[in-house]
Amino acid sequence: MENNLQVSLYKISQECLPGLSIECVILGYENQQLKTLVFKFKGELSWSLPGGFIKKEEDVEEAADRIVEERTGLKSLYLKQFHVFGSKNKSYDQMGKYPGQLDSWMEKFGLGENQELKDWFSKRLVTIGFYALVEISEQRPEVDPIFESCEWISVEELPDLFLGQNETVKKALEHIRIQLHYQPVSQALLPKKFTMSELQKLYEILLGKTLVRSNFQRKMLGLDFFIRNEKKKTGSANKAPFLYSFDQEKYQEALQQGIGLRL
Amino acid sequence: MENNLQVSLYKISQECLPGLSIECVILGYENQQLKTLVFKFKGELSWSLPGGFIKKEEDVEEAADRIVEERTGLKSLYLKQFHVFGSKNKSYDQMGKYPGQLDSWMEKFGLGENQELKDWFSKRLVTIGFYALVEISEQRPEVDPIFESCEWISVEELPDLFLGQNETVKKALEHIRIQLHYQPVSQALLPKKFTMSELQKLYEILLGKTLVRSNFQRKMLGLDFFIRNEKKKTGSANKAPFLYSFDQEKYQEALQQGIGLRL
DNA sequence: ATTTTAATTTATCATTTTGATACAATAGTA
DNA sequence: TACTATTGTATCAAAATGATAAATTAAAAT
Repeated sequence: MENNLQVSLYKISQECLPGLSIECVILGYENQQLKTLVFKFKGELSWSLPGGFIKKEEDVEEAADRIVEERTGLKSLYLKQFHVFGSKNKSYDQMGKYPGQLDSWMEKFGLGENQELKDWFSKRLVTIGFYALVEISEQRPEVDPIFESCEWISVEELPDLFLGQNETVKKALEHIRIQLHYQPVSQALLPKKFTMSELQKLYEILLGKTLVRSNFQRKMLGLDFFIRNEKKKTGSANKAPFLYSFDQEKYQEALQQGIGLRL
Repeated sequence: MENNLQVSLYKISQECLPGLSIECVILGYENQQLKTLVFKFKGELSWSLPGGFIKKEEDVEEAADRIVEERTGLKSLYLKQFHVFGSKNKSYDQMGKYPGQLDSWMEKFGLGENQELKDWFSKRLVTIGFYALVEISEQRPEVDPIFESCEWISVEELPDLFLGQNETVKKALEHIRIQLHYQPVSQALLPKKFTMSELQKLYEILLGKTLVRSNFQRKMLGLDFFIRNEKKKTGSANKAPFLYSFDQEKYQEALQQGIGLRL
């Protein structure tokens, strides 16, 4: 295993651009909570966002797609770059809860003497942040061999992440909240069919405030890109809500125009 | 001169992160046109945005400030990063109108044999784009020694820029137009005191559409962060308009909240 | 079968905002 | 003193919004 790791790290150091990394905040919505996908390092207590390096002959956007797929098995996410984290202090060695982490890792995995590898991975990191919104129940993340496990954790309850990635998550959320007012990206977070209540709850969580139900519904349906489907019989003692889906054509058209939502 | 250039390029290759560059779109507003500051290379026909590299021990944001100051003499601009350009094809050698440009340059400046330099500068470039908004009349750009001259050119009439930077400008404008709806950044582009007509004209140019005068004025003044100053006597045969300025305190407060402008 | 419950959908209405237009004010000119 | 061009303000119908109430209806309880 250590040997595999060594090979894989060596390959990265040969094939990828040094000092420039990608971190992905994959957000999902479940049990009325906004969650992000984080990974636990083998034999460590610390958690990390899925991330990686850009190959020398690969567009940055391609790299983000590949990295997410390698780490999580998730394909065709709509990844959007949102910020460059360029602090001079960011590196595997200096940041996070465990300074000097790199050394102990290298030793642990029997890479202690490989100075070339160590040099490559101890460089200062400039990081490009991407985010994606996914519907959790539809996604079955697979765990990359370098990690032990992965978990969807509520953004409110994230532990301290590797490399100061809590800031990455925070910044991604800021971006999404602003974005929401002129490009309602909600489609990505919801199942294909959903009720207005579910949509409203999502907005409330993203915006961090409660909305009046009847007015929310009026505004949303007024946007005129929802299709009303059959009712959803929930099994509870109340009127069954309609299921809605996005009218792709109208939705895309509206996005082009820009949607001025006042919520 | 060639020697100076060689020293300066050598210094860059020693001190800076390889393969990661910054480009700055400095926008100003003059004669009812949105203009951007571009530079002409010594002895070349081609134009370039001010740009440069990030020092190994410098935050990316610091680097942007420094680069703008070195190239233009302009200080304390509010530079905002807006996009990473990560095409695998971007490099001094491969992009733009003049492929193979690097070789001819190196030779021209007597750097032909310096393989180390050549290697450094022929790397693939990932570029972080920044923009700033300035009031042209208040700014006196100075020209960096590596350039021959600089000029404010209307974004509508830009020539082909170095390294495909026309895309950089285009993307910056897209960002600003969206930004304008929730963060009226207009302050930066206008003189301290301005008339409502001037403000309106600026909005019309940024948004690319005409607006109804009376309604525009009503909305703007309704935002409640303008101070009405003395009148501006223009010398023309008509009612003299009031001059307005930003109430800094209220303006900043409003920016924090986020401004939902429907125009 | 009928009533009750709880959530959804639709309706109502006063208030605010918007778009379009008209009108009034005024610095300079003729 | 009247005229011109532009600015500042007012007006008003239409649309959007916020707050609340009423009607609807699956499922459960009686």
